Amino acid sequence: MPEKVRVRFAPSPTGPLHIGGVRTALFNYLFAKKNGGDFILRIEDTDQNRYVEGAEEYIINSLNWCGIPFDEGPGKEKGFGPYRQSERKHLYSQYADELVQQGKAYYAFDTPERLDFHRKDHEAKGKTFIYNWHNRLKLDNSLSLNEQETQKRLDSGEEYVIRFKTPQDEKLVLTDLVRGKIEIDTNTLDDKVLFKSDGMPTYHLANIVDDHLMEITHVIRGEEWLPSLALHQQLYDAFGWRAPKFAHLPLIMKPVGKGKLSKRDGEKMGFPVFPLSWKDSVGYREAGYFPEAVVNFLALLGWNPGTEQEIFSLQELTQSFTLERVNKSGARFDPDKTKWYNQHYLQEKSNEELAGLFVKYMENHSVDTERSRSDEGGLDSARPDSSYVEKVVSLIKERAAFVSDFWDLSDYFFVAPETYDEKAVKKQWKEDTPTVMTELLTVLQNIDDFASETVENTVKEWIANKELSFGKVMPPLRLIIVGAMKGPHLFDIMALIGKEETLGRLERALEVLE
RNA sequence: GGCCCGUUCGUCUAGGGGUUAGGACGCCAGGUUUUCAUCCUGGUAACAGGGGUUCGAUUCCCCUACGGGCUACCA
Repeated sequence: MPEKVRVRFAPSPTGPLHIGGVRTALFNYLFAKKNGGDFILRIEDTDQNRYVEGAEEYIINSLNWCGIPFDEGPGKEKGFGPYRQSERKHLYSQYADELVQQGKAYYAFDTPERLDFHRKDHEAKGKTFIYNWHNRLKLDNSLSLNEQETQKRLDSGEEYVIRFKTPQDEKLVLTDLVRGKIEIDTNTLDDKVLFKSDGMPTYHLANIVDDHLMEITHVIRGEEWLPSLALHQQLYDAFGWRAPKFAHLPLIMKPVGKGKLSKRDGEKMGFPVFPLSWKDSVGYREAGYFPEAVVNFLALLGWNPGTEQEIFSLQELTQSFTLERVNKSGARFDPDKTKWYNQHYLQEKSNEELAGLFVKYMENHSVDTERSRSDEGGLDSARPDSSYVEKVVSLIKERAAFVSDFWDLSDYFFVAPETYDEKAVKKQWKEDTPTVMTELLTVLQNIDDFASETVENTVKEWIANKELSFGKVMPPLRLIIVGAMKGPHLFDIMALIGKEETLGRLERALEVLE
């Protein structure tokens, strides 16, 4: 029996999770579920300086909102915890020490200031400072110092880091599940710090120790980690551990311009880059996107099923997903397509659910339904009952991409128009229109059953008998009822707002428009 | 600068030694709706360039260009 697939999403709690991180989590989740494995959340908080309050909670809330919950992680202990690296602090030093004892790593005493000087100095000469085989003996470390001196410094409490002693003259052949073979000359690598002077491991050490201890089988992460693959592979080799398989995901790029997607792009172009709101940045949830839509478009960014299917539920994704079909090149983010996905998923929602969301939206935005002329026997003012809203939604939802579009598409169902679109008035309100509308008013008054079809038949009959044209009647009537030349089937609107309201709007228009 | 990864319509992408290079978003046009939107139909538009290999290359190889990432005691 093959070993159980275990993958992890390992974000740093340095701020809100951005959409690229969500996609990485999603691909991990899909891969795990496709292969009957577990999806683990590990919080990589080894850098205390960058820790941001609330970020971890944000990450968890985001994953839950997207519908991609983790099987193991903070609060879901399954024997591999703790799942925060800060709580695993005591684990790491022994591994760093082990490497030093084996001569695969060494103590380095160079101060940050000194290293910074070297870097600046090299830069000024047009060169790059790399801490590795070619200069490590000239620097301040346990390789250049003799044993007694090293021990003396250690004993005196001098600050030090532990660096990996990168093997020399080796050609590494690495395998990435999406990119294939990658060859690296170890002489171009630098001696990365594994253990910091503050007693915490660096990402590199903590990452591979934890992946090993947590029995991670596949590491699926962003392409920005590809340069670290060589180091990580060498670390596994140095410990004598079997390395997991690696897959590096293409990055998500700006919609326009150069570089990867950033928070600024969203602000500039008016689309969210975070799943949930964070401070003054609006999230996908708050912008009215459905999680299904977000998950769907994210999945198709850098992956495709090889068929022409574009609409996928999470379940369908878990069935179709394979790492082999992940793309190699970065994908530009397309806000238009995201919107299209949302429109699609909105259409699939029931009127009942949408009505509920719409009512909530109106409450939150204190939509101005007070204008309603209820005291004149019109609509029932600010709190229309839910079946009424449901009917409204059924008529207008097909032209909306977001629940937040609903109000602008349906305000005339709740309040009578106060003004009439000027251009439309000019075009549709002819000299004889008042006469025609006055007559229509009488016709409508005599209809008892104000159902859409009844009204329509009656009006049509009247038009035919009077030898009027539709063009003389319908456009001005729409203007009166709606206030503009827009909206669903007019008789549906009239039936829904009711006879009294319809007549009221006619009377008022005849006064105002004359 | 160095190292690594990449490059098919504007965007997301399918395809793959011989194809009218397919789909979706966007955009445009027509139809439906005597409104607007939806919807339907159609259209626009791509293999970065140069060398090879080959009967044949967009597909395989090399180079260049361009794009991207990394280059911290950050992840």
